[in-house]
Amino acid sequence: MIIMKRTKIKALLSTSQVGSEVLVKGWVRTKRGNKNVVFIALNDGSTINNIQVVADTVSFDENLIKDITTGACIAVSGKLVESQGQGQKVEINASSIELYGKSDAETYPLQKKGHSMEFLRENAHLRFRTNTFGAVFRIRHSMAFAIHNYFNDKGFFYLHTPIITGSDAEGAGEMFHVTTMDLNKLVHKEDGSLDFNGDFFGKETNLTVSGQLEGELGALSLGEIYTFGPTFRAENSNTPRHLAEFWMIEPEMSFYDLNDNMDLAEEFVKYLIKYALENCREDLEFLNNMIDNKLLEKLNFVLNNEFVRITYTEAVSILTATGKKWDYMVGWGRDLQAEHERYLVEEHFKRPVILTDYPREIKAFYMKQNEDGKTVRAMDVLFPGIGEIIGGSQREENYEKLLARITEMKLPQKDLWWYLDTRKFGTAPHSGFGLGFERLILFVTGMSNIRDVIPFPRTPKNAEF
RNA sequence: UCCUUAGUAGCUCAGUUGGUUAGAGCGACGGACUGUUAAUCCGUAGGUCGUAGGUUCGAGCCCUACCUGGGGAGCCA
Repeated sequence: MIIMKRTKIKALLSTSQVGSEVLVKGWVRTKRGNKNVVFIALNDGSTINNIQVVADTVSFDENLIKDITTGACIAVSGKLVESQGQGQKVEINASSIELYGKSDAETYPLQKKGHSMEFLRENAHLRFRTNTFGAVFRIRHSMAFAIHNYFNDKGFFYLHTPIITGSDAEGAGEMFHVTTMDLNKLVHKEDGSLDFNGDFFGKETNLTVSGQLEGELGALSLGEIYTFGPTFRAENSNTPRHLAEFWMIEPEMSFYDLNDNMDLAEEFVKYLIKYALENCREDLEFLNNMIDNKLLEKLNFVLNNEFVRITYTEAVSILTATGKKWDYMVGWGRDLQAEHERYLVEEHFKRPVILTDYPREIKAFYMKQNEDGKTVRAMDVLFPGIGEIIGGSQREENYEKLLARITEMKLPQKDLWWYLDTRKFGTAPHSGFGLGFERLILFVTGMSNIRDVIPFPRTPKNAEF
């Protein structure tokens, strides 16, 4: 047997090696043919495209051919030749086929024809083998890579903030407890509350809902940092835009004001979209054909148009002026609802919108207070179809103002001593934002349910796999 | 968590005002076909109708509760 090096299908299809002997390995997508010749569509995950393997039945054992079913894994060596048929330029004339793993056709869940997203979600361990999910997860990888590239090129440092946190002050949502205590033998204090003294950390701990506060600590000495890691929210949210475990990117920058922050957010998102268009072309074209035929148009549109920037107050005026009847009232001081945001983005401006300067009452304690005493320097980036993709703000750098806000909102000041210290010792104006990674992937892939852009989604009542 | 909608073959669905033995397409399996492209053609097998109760002479269909999925809302990224 000839020892040959394996070639990935992506490389095989993109370079002209016609006439040479090659070895490919992959999983069978389809097999068809007659008693003289069989055609095998083989995919190895390196690209959305398959290589066609042609095998003369006389040259191969009948049982081997029989075992080459959808889902089976094989290694094929043979000559790469120009295809005699339509549909592909090149194909492999197989000289030998080794069967690595059979795939019983009667019990293998995936078939050649299309499946519903719901069915594939229940088979998340196998859905990578479909064209759609192969494309989605290759793009997801490319976006993660591009994020590191972007920040690295700009001199930002990748900061690893803790996943287990002893702070629950951020208030971004319900948290998952982390404990090693025996849940059947919990110890209570005299006042009835749980006694964490015997727990692993000797105090109550949770999974993080955001790395922002720790990120600020890094920014206020390293200058510009970003986090990129998993975050957890124990909210009972059942929507196509929420996960209990999701990935978030949170840049935090010293000496950035809100405008710098908006500039960065816009440039960042556009960089990622451009990267996808330039590096994931075939996968995007597939998704454009099969999932959302406006996808490429949408991506190019966002890339080539400036985001609209208006204040919350201006947005309320626009919404009021429409005279429309809303399910939820519009009024200064009320938070904007999905229907309002959607109207602004999808009907009024027809492009991404950045809303700024929200009323302080509806925003977090750490946002910088404006001189009007009513608003804070917050920004939300709203995208068509998915709503809020980025939320950020200039942070309050003034110790007294920050402390006053913490007291006012009845937050546990003693748990935030380390955060407050940064405002006591060499405080600096700074800003940052959070980008939901899966929401970005939703937009870039055109997929409609967030459970289909993360390999193993965690949602209420679902932690399979 | 609320509203809404659905759960019938491996998959996607049909199933009439409650009435004999629950159907189709695809897939699988068997066969035919000298180059296919989600191949085509002929044939075969495959179902405790989401779960538990109830109404009825009789329930896939009506009632109650629960479970699970989809869509919308809230919370947010």
